[in-house]
Amino acid sequence: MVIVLGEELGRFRDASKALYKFLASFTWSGKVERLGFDEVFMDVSDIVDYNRGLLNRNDLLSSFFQLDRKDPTVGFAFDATTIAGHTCPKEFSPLDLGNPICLQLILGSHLAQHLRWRLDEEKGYTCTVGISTNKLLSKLVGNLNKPRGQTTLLAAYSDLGSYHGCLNPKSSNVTVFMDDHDIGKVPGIGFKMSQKIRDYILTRPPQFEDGLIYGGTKESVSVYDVRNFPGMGAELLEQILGGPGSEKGIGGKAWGLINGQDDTEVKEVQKVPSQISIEDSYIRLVAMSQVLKELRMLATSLIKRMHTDLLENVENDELGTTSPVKQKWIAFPKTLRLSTRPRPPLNADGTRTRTFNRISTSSRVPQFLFSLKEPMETTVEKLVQEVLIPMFKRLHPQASGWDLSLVNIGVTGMVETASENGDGEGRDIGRMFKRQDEVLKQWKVEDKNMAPDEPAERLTKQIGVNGTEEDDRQGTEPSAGNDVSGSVTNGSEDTLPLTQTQSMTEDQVMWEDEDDEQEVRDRCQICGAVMPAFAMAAHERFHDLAD
DNA sequence: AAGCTATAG
DNA sequence: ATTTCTATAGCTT
Repeated sequence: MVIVLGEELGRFRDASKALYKFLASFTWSGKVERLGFDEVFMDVSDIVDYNRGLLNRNDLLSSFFQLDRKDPTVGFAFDATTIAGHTCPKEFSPLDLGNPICLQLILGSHLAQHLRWRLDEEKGYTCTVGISTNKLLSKLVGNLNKPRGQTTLLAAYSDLGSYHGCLNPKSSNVTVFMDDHDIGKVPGIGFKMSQKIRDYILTRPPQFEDGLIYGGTKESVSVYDVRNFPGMGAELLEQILGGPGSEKGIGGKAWGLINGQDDTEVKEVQKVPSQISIEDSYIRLVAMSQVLKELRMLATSLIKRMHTDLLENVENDELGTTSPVKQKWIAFPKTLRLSTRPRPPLNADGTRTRTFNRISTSSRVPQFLFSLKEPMETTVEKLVQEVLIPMFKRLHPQASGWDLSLVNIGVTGMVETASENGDGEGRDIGRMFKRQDEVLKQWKVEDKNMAPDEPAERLTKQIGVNGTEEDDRQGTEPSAGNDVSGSVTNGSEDTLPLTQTQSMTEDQVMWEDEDDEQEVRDRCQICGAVMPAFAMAAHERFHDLAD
């Protein structure tokens, strides 16, 4: 068995983006929201409603779904009297084709089927889809019929409970659907909230007469249990979940989720991420020399990621000249963040309390990070020496005494450059440009006119009232063009060496040693295999077991 | 703006 | 089943 530490997410990320773009190309509204690498929400209300208007009531069986508002020939034929794919519930009374929402769901199911087919045909990927009237329900119903299936949640509308023979809205199909789920499975109710809700429900006296038997006999709490708990509602949930630090109106929000209600919008396509961060975890990280090395690696990865995610080819084909591909930044992050997760000291009894708490500090992103002509190692070294090390010392004033289980660096506060940021109709573009001019002033220095190196400074310093710390730098460096061909590679994880598992000897735990240490390798006495020293213990256990 | 928590894949 | 590496949103200071 080959055990690989670390992973190469570059190709996964690329595939994710390609499929996302493909799906986004089908929407009219641009409302396509990515959730992680392999999920996406699509708001297709406009397409569905347009096609609902196109339906011929007298000939629903041979309907045509138009994918292009302008071109009536682009689309597919379908039967508008049936739902495509699976339904939830499986069995149901005849569909009410006179009901607008019912028709929306029918149309949505056929669009989903078409998209799945196209995705498979053109991109070679299969997927599972959930179709419903909001993000919450579509995500939950999308968990059914995996893999390669699609499920439409029927009667996902509150005022039509009677349609399915349920006069009591408290037992509409949506409620029945929600009731089955564990409280913690509801999207938006995570570990902390479900814990609080469970604690509350389970510590109350058991209600035998309602079939709610708690207090040792039952440990899982379903949506049904919560929803039917005496006095349960937005107010009680506010009491259970509210308090300092928690989201305001959390009670109402949670109550909505429990009842299958979710009015949050599907976000519009995002051209640039709001944050890029790189982190690595460590078994033992106690020496400044190691930190230096890790910061260099993380910084290298971060800059590469900034190049792949924030750089765009600019085609200068005015005269048809095939000049080398130039690149420009489509967004500038304002803030650089360094955060760590210190390993807590041992308890009195020798055990270790595990915490995942992080501490962080941030500062302004230095100009030279956007340089496209300097070799990357130069930029990395400058970043580490002039910015990250000072930040690290701020975060860990103790020269030693820390052991970090994680280090993270990232850039946030993206300011998109003008022209191409997918601005919709509803925005005041003139105002936007003015505002961007304002915000971008600090970066007006161009690459050929790069600001001299500056020491790392706290952001707060630069917004002082007296204005004396205001940046007003003059560029000094000569121009050398912006060509970076070759300097941009994709993926960031592909360069991460496996230094984190090395343990340090006493004299390695020095401060500014420039040790170019080789990985310590050992040869197995039994089979002769060569491996890093840290792997030997596990390897010996392998022989023990094999004998 | 900065630091942190919660949630998610 | 658990841990790692990202990402986003929202609160407090």
